[in-house]
Amino acid sequence: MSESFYITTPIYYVTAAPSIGSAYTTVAADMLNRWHRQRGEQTFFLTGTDEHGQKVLQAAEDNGASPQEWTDRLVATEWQPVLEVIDAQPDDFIRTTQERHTTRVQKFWQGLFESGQVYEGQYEGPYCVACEEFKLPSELLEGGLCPIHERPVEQLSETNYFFPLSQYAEKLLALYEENPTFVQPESARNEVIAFVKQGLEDLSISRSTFDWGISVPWDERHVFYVWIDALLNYWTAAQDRADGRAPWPASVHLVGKDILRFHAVIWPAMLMAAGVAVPHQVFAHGWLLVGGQKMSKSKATAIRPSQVTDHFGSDAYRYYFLRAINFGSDGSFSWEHMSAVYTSELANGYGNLASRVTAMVGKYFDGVLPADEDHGPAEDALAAGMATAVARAEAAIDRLALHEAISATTDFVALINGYVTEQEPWKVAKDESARARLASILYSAAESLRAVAVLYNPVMPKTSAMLWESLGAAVALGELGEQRVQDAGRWGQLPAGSHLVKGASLFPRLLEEPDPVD
RNA sequence: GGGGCGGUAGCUCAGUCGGUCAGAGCAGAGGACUCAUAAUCCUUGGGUCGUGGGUUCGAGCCCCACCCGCCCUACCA
Repeated sequence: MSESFYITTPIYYVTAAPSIGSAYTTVAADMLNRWHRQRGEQTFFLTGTDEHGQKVLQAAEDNGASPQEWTDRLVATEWQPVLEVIDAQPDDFIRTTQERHTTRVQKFWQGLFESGQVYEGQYEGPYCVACEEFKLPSELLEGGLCPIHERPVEQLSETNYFFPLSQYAEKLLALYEENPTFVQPESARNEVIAFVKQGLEDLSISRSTFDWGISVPWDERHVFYVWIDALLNYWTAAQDRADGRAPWPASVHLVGKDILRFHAVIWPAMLMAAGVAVPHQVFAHGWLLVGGQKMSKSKATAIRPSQVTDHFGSDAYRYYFLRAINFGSDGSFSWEHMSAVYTSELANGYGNLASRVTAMVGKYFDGVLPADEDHGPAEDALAAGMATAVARAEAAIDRLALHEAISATTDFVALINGYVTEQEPWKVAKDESARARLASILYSAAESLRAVAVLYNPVMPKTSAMLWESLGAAVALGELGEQRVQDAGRWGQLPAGSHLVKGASLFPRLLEEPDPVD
């Protein structure tokens, strides 16, 4: 039986180019997806762009383009290319302007409309005549002035269609109660529960003051409110599987904590209304802080992923963000910290270990991996460490503790380095009578690296492939991607006789470079 | 105002059920070694665990108040 795993990122709002903040979510989803895939599960990883709504319309106008031209351009030149920059491989990329989406959104809501779960009502809110748009109560200046024109706003109402969200409070609370991991981490769950307990208001799902959106099928004067359209992407894309087996419900929706409420409250309520299964989990990760400030697309603090990958490479990029930051909490990014982690853990720790082991197999055994002829207590300890690393990582992945899953392997790398240093193979090599001992030491180090390559593959696919190649592992074991991660801790898989080659450095030491981010 | 989450060594952070919990990594200092990317390994950590009270035989860990930071407070995404 093959488990199935369906993971999503939010669909990104295309008002600007991607920053390391949005790429953070994508990289996390990609790692999880690769991990589950390497467990042999049937996986589906979806990302995409959210292209409707007033802000996009505004951004397009500001840039002298039609909204469709604007989103086409931004998606083609920024949002899709960034996937390659960070080495993410989604199975599908949905755009909310695609017909496959718009028609399904219409169908979904038409169904709710016909079953009496949409009603016509009055939306009332502060409206600025000069702006010709409704304002958010929270954005008004003191005294109820429009923040742009600094003049009083009017209370205006328009006829909209509503979704009776207020009727779902009890059902949602029951959902959170029965399924404690529906919203994670705990802090996010607490916040959502507290919010819903206050009671919910019905949700206006249509707009008639602008037309950049999906038209409401039973009343063409309206377009759907952008969230109502956007959330459905997870469901509409799932209907597209070629084999006709929709991967539903989603296993995990990864979201930033700012959009938690939409995913943990409105989204499941919509699905309940339609009689569609709700997702298994909504997981809210934290912010990337730069200089103690939340990074924002619109501010100068926005760092583009390519600025980082140009220097460190995509593997180090993925490693840094997923290992150095506790997934679920806010985390600080700084160029200095990233440099420190790169040098210490990747270049000096991992990369150097691969170099010294493959170099010694080359030097003492002409590159042919010897057999584990004299296996002793030190090797038993190493093998135990390997099994522990796998068990720790597997357990961490199930809790979405990505940082911990990676740390398990990083700790194992340190253990291997310690093993090699303590066994002193370079000294053992000088004693012709200790040949069997030397063989076991180098075999054990190489075999350990085999597991490291497998465990790091979901995080750092490029260098893991380099290591796999360097270990000559493909000949006997097959492709790296086919190695089952849950089986990686079984000792003795890399066969004696494998041809090891000391390849290029996995993580070359980098020259000091001024911080381009300043 | 209401709600959520944080405030632990120079830096980034762990601390599950209250009792070796005062920790890890990095940085710094000393030493060992030379296979390796001047890498590795070992040794080295007196910081009022935001402040003030309280509960307890005993509290970063529970309770109260206060200070500081971030987020949410609904139709921006």
